[in-house]
Amino acid sequence: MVEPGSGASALRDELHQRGLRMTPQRQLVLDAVRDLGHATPEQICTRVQRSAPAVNITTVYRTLDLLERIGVVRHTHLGHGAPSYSADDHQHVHLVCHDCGTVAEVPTELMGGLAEQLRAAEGFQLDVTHVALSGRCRDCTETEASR
Amino acid sequence: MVEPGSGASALRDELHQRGLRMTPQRQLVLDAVRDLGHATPEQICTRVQRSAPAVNITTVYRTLDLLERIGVVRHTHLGHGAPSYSADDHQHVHLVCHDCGTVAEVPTELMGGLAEQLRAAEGFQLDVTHVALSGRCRDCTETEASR
DNA sequence: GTCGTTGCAAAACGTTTGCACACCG
DNA sequence: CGGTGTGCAAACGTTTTGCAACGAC
Repeated sequence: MVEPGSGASALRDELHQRGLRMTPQRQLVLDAVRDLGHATPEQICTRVQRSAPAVNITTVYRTLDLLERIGVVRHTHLGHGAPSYSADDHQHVHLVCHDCGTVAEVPTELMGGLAEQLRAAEGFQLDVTHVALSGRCRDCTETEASR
Repeated sequence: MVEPGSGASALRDELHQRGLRMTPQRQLVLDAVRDLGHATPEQICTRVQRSAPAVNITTVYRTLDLLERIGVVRHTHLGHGAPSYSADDHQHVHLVCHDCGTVAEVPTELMGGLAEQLRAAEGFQLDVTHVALSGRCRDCTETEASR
């Protein structure tokens, strides 16, 4: 478990620089995101409510938005359903199996070649972490093949 | 505009082979998907209702599901909001700009190298069309740079 | 004290479900 | 005529909004 409140003054400074305020809720949401690795707003809310039951899910949504704008968290779309939030430094590419739903994580370096191609061919700056790649995982491929 | 009802008997055969029935709604939804290139269920419904106002959005959802199961349409998640449906033969990779929202289409061949790497390294069979890649388009990159 | 932030309730959005009726084969 | 497919209404899960009260600075 990540040390609760670690970087509290860093967050405070980051907020104050932009005329925003430090609140317990903001610290709790950030702690929850770091703790959970990657999680949906709903899961983050549940976690926050373990220590502060009154915190509303609306606040979680608004806080995640804000934390994303100031660059301390990011979110990834894993396909269907709710997006998954994680700390900004927790970067990798997600592989979602559309048969069993498993989510694997691979190093962002794997996308380097593609990113370079897209930049050269289309002038498009790829954000490698925002996408979840979809396909069929090894297990499901083998199961399918043996049928 | 795609010729309305083109491949009507092909669809009929495909359905009958599986014990399913041909209906005007199914033809209209397929025509709409082909016409629109790629569109959300909502947009497809509006298009269908131009010629058949009584068709319900529920039917559009159910029909898109069915057409996808029999392999004549596919859907792509462009990030936020509703998925985008297109004809199965209309395949390419989507690039979504997270600044201006523009969706560009690039040939699937660009993903060949990545698909190969993922197969070799992870045993993961990439479905190149199901994902939309996210990033910043050329226009937004240039605008950003000149600020 | 100011004004950014929160909680609550309600609305918005995209999608699914239950059910009676319609219509394809 | 049997059973699949449809329309309608209502429920659902997720996210956003309006607004009065709260609390950081």
